[in-house]
Amino acid sequence: MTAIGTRYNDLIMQLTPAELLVSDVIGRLIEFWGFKRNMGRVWSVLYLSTDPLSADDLRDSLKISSGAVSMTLTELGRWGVVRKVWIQGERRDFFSAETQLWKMVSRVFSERERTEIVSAIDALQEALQLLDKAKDNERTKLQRERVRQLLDLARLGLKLIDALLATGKLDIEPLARLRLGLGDR
Amino acid sequence: MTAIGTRYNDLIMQLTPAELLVSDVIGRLIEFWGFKRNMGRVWSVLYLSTDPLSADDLRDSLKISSGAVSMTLTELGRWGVVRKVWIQGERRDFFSAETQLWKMVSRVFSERERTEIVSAIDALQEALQLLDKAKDNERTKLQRERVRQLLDLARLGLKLIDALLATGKLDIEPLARLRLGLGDR
DNA sequence: CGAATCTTTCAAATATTATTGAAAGATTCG
DNA sequence: CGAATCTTTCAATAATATTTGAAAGATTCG
Repeated sequence: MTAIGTRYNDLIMQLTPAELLVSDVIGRLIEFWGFKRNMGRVWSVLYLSTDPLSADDLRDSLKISSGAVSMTLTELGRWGVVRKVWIQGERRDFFSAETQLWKMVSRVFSERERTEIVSAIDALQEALQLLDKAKDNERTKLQRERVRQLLDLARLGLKLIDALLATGKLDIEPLARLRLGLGDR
Repeated sequence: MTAIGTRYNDLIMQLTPAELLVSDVIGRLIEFWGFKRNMGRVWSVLYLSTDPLSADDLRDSLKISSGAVSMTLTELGRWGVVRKVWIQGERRDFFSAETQLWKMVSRVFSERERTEIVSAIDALQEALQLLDKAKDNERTKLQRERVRQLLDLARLGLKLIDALLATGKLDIEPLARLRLGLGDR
């Protein structure tokens, strides 16, 4: 006999159709977002579980190797989206998912996307300096203008990210508070 | 003798340090954004060129195969960020880059990111329906709530994208008009 | 302590994605 | 038309990324 959608000792865990669907969707979305699909799938299963799960539960339910489970959990832990949970009387480790979605998303934005764009801005500024030193012909002039446009876009992206992140700095339910608008000028 | 940073007939084109730097940065950024690095590099070289360039120019300056150039240009064409240019008296095709950055970025947002999130929303709604039909125990209740949270986030993402896209619908320089704020409620 | 159980690591195997270059297909020119 | 030139396609190759599973390393229990 098998346990469907929940864990019982010594029984092989199976996912319900809903769990299967969600872990699949989130896996795909997370892959689209530049992470590994399994990260999304493992997190999803934990996120939908009433109780913390063991590495074996995850291996069985997602049908991936124990090595993959271990590596995926480590990576998820580094992003702070999965934590190890102590269960008394249990020898093995159990894991549960972070459930504050905004916390998770904003961390990626601040640690990954933001970093990426800042480094692009730096490099574009460097390029602009090269162009300032270059012979002052038509081509150089055009290139200065074009690189400036790129810089403007990159800086706008940075602003956007920072505005997004700022919404979460203060209050409890940042998702509800976000507002996007058009300036007058 | 070689032409540096510009094209002359029958001369092998070389990139200037600034061009090299920019095509590298943009290549990386575009790869981070889920496209192929060469797409970013090819577009960059065109974007910084005073005149349209031929496939050979791109092959030589970026040191990639002619096949890669052709495929990359086709793909860039599909995204509307590079266009074929007719040059009189020239037998081969020439290409130039779209320079309206917002136009390019918003197209990707509307055709790729938006689609992706809409399909995720659909699937999550489907999952919610499965859960509505499921036995009404604690686990099911928890999962309904969790999936609802995911849906809220996905819908917020969609709103954000749409707000972003709306800034560009009307006016000329959407980049300057974008404004992000916090709601009172 | 030593056996049992669990976790992590990592080299090898797979799978996926990107790139090349030559052949086939177009187009232009004389 | 037919040669010359240019472009595209695509099978083969190379480069990356992911996954496995067994061995090594920890930890817990009696």
